[in-house]
Amino acid sequence: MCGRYTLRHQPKEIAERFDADSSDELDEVAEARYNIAPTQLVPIIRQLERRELVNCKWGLIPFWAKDPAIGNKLINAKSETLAEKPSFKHALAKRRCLIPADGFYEWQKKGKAPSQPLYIRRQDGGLFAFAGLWEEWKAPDGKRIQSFTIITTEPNELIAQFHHRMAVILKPEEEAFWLEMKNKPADVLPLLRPYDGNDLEAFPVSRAVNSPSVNNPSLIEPLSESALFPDKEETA
DNA sequence: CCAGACGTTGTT
DNA sequence: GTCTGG
DNA sequence: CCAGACGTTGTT
DNA sequence: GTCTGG
Repeated sequence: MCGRYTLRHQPKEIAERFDADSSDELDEVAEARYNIAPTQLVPIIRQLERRELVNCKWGLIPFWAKDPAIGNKLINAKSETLAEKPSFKHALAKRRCLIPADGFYEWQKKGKAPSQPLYIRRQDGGLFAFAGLWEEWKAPDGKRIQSFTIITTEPNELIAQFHHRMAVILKPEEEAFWLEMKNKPADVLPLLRPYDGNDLEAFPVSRAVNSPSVNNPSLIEPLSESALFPDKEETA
């Protein structure tokens, strides 16, 4: 699944890549993120009148929730069932979004031993988008919280080597269709499938990433003597 | 009808 | 063991 | 996802 | 808000 990811690109680069409007406020905060964890504010792409980059809290709080803490549990939405779940149904129809990322982490269980974190990214290090849903929750005092969740599916060949779920990565040519709310849930659900591109790579990294408070470039350095997991055989 | 839940992952 | 917080 | 707390009373 | 369970 996806419980941590990275976003090293600048907001302006992200807005340009996804053809979205940004804001001065967002552009000012431009520190690279090597360890994005649930509950944190991160920029996402949504499309109302305009396509825009906005900060949003990771962990979807349904608009009807009494206690916003429910968002801590809704960091992922299972693609196979989200169309029937009360927590996601409304968002699937009205509030689909893209979550820009340039890599993510998975933890490989090793029996009793501590799990080994791995970093997965495009071989070119470029931006991509997870498929997601967002919501707006209104607190009793009127304060509004915008939050999101990342959709998961079965793993592709690469991820299956060490995990049995993965986040949905959309192909660039699918992004506009996902964001267009005129498209019905039944029409967009087929996009929620394992990533079938062959441009990802995965490798073990330091367990320093385990602690959500750590954020530095060393988190995505391959462990020395560690093996790479290419998606396909080397292409020369 | 009303009351109460509303989720995923992983592990056993 | 289970829940909350980042 | 992992890390860290998990409680009450009373006092500062 | 909407679904499930009693």
